[in-house]
Amino acid sequence: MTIQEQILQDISAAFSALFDHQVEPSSISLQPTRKEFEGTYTFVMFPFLKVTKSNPEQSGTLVGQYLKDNSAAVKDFNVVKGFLNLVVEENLWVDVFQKLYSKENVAQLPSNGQKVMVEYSSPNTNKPLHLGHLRNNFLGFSISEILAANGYEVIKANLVNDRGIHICKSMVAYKHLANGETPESAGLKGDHLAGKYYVAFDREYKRQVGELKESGQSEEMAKSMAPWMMEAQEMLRKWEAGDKDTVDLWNQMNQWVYQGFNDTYKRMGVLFDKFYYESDTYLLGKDIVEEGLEKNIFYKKENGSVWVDLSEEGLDEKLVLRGDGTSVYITQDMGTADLKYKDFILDKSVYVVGNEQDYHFDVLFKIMRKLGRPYGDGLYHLSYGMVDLPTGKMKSREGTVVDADDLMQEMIDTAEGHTKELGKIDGFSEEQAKELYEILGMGALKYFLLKVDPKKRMLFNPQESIEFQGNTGPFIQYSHARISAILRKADQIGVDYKTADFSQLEKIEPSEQDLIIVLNDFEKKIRQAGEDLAPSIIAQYMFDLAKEYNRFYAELPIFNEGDALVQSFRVALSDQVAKTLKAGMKLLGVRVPDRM
RNA sequence: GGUCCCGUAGCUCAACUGGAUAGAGCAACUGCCUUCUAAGCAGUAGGUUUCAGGUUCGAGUCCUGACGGGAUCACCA
Repeated sequence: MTIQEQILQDISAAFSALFDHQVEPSSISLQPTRKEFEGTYTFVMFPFLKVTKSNPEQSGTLVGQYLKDNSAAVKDFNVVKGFLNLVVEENLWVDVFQKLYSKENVAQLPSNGQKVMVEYSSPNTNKPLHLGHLRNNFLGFSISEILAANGYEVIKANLVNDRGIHICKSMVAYKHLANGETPESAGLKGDHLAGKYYVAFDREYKRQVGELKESGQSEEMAKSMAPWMMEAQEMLRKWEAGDKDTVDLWNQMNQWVYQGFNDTYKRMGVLFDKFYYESDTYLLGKDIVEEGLEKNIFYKKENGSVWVDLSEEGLDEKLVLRGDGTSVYITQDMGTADLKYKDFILDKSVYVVGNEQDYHFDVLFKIMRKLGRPYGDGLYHLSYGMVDLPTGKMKSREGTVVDADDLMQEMIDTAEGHTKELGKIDGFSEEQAKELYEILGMGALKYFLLKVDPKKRMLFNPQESIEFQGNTGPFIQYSHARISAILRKADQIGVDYKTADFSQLEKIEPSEQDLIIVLNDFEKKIRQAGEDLAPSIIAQYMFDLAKEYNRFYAELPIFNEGDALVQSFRVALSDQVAKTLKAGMKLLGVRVPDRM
């Protein structure tokens, strides 16, 4: 039982003893006491004034006195207005610490026997990844780690959009302009090569549309009869018909793109357990349309198109199959949902997709529930906000995108610059130094993108956004490196901290107690991050912990401390903070260095 | 136009899901390296939480309306 649970139980007992009133311990809660008041936990009396039949101060005093007399956890109390502040017995914090410190793995909750799929990344294969994809990938990877820490078995999936008109556009431009260019001959990553031709297509297409409009065509006509657009449409038809030349070129270009993506994913540090390809799944879902018709959940219009009426659920009517019998986006999404379930028998399924598709997923999930899918209630859309630039929204065609590869390299270069400026690479080999820059640069970038509530849109200012001081990845990494230095020294001079018994400690300092309280919150934060699908909760916690540790570090001596038990306690406390920082940052996909 | 998100210090973000005098970082200013890493610590300054009502012991948080920003509403993906 935790201290909080203990106190809640005692409060419940207080209510029955003092007021003859039953309060379920699980129905009440404590909140941390604000810094300006004395105490650790605060119990709010206001909701219970009807029961206590007296004013807030008197009620609080009665309950406080009862707890002081009868609760093993409560040492003292004070009442400010209706707030009952409780001071916890100091030595209990040492027990709490001992328990935490003895844990094998600080960030792993027991298995809950459930399986969850996290689908993220899901790129188009016609252009390289950009800043928006970075947020997606970091979120997807991090939430996978967090769910695994919460006891789920996690399958990380990537649904690659490898077919469709946009890929054909790159292919058309390539055919016309490339002269057999390859990534090697062009000196470009494969995904950047494909992107180059996608941009080239757009430029030529716009020129053609302009020309047609000048010759008197309407905008709409010009757009659909531009030669390259017609060619792209034709190429899509050929691809679907399995035309060999088309499929060969498609394969060739996709292979190049995948090689490029692999490099990018590697540097990002993200992984996948399962790849789905739309070229395999785009025809799925038609059987579900049939099923929906049979169950009278869908209906057919005169022209043969199939619809679902979601007006009872507060949405509109929605098309699920075209009049000519071909699929729309949601048709294959229905099919893929079934496929995922069939492949893994999932309890939950998380889709990491930007919030511009909120409506789409609302519709998809409601349909699957209407169809009575067993996994229907386990579907979640982790809907994240766009990343804006100071100039506004990123637009690939206007060249205002921040390229993922460029940005990552820039971060690493900046990390190198900072590190050298601070003269912190004495004793590092060339290899180690490079590794460090990678850890720091990527840490700064990931932390920056993950510390913000995923639901909210966020601003990225290339000039100013990525700092190395304050609430940043490197700040937390630095705290870890400092502790590592302490542990190295402790081991070297033979401080016994791993197995020492701290129950004989006379007293602990306020900053030690505060640190234990924060350490003790880790499990709660892991739970909350898992429930809310929000890595930002972990990021925020990492900052709080590092901040608290740095205060402790500045206030209290370790190796100059005369009392051997106090000294080893402080080393152990540092050790536990390091473990927690390392484990927490791992949940964000960020590595921490031992020296920096 | 309908629907859905968002609006907190100059800037970027928090606020334990309705609790006390709204907190951090950056930028500005003041201290602290002869002690374990100053990418740090301590402090000063910065707010009518867009505005107007309402609900209640209590509202940044819930409700209504206005203003401002964004997304979405294709037989596109």
